[in-house]
Amino acid sequence: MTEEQYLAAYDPRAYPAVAVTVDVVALTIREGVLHLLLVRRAEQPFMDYWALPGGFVRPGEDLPAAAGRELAEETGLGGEELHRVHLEQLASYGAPDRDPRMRVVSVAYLAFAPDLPEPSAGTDAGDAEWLPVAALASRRLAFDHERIVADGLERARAKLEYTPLATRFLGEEFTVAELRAVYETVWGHPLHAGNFHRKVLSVPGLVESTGATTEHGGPRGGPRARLYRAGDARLLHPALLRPATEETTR
Amino acid sequence: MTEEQYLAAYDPRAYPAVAVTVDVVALTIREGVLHLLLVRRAEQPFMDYWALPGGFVRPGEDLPAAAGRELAEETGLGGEELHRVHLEQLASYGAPDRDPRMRVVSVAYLAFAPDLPEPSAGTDAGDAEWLPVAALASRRLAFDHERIVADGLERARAKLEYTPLATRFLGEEFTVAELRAVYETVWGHPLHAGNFHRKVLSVPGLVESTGATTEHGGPRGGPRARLYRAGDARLLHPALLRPATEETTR
DNA sequence: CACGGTTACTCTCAGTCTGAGTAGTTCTCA
DNA sequence: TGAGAACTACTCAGACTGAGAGTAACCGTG
Repeated sequence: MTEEQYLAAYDPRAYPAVAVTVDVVALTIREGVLHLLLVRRAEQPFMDYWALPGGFVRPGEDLPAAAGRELAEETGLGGEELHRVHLEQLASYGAPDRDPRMRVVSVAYLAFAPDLPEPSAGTDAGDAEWLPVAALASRRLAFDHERIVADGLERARAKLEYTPLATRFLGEEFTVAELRAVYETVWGHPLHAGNFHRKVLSVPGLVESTGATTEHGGPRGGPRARLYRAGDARLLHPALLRPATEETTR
Repeated sequence: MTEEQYLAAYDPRAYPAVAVTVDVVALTIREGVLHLLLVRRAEQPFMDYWALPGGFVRPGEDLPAAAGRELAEETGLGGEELHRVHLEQLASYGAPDRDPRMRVVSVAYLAFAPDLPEPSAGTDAGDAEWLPVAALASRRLAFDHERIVADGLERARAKLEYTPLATRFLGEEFTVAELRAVYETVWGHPLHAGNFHRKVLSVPGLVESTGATTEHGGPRGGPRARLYRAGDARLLHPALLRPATEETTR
């Protein structure tokens, strides 16, 4: 049998029905606080629970495209604004009982976004909101989304160490202090301003100077800060390591 | 409609047919050379091409279980031997045209194994072999498996830096020199023996002493080496960084 | 048995990186 | 105008790293 004959005779229905979805862990920083995008489910199962934005992958649609589409639907973002959003695959979740309807394998994506506007409710979501991640502890999410969020947050924290993705939470131009605020927000503890400044400028390709400064000092005083834009590095050498994760190593 | 009523009326066939498979990038070290497990396809499509061991996820089967089953089928390993194999999810691949038969989303797993016996051909594979990864360049693999292997190798190299997984390529007890050989083999270049020794013993939880030594010196002389077993650390602090990846950072 | 070659392990030293603190300067707010 | 705050630069001690050398144990050979 040639490959052509084989394909003509092939019956996809012979295999068990599995659905593939994408779910997006979208993170942004609003007013100095790390936020996660959630939608309220308007359908069974888990109706009225908060959940990650996501949905079924369409026929012929690539996985990253599906993730981008779901993100755009919930946030109301157009193609241009999506351009500055970093989207990467996180992991896949396929426990047999994770969805009571049928076997569903979900490919989760992680998104880093600059401060985005208030979300617009999408087609299959009654409501959508940016929730501070600190408020997650008191909220039960649909399906296994709590685990997906936990994995996403850990990935995000780790990625700041060895990639320049922290700049993806900021606009085109930013100050060193703004970049430091991103690290402090995501990692959850303060950093030494002087050492951070030295480190950021010494790592090749992290930032490059624009030559300009802010037009005013900070709201509580201080001189004008120099402006930088993201550099061309994709990996940071040496990395910006977060201090002492001793308990988490065992 | 209650959730129960909803589920009773739910029709899974309403959604497009997608198949979910697992593929395993299984790595081991044989005679000082990094090897990858490949199987020769006995069916269309890509008949007679070499491919990663893998196959369809069975109904009710969890994803890691499917990966372990595929690995066991190809290697002939029993449950006990599989116990020392490290298995972790790598990534998922779901481009619409990656399989000419139908839409297939594959969840790839990465396996680190101590020196395993010659593979035994599985049910749906005509042949199986351990191939030195250096020989991969001259071999075209089925589907998008070349990209999956490349991602797996890069993940493996990175994981040696900040986890104790290098010990998973060795037996229960090993010497520092054997551990160094793992790093040199996976990273592909020699390391400074003295500095490596100092580093391995100074990182908390990487190895712990057994108190014993090898019974003889090396085949070409040298004193008996002290034996160690894997420690209890899951993350290495500080990490064992590989030298100078400067070109790869841009 | 003696010897050269090889290996395991230790030590030293210089260069680099990090954390912590200090200081000068510029700016905002009261 | 003065207090407070922030940006940036500098210093210093400690830790870590790469490179090299040294000691001792062990193998094979003559």
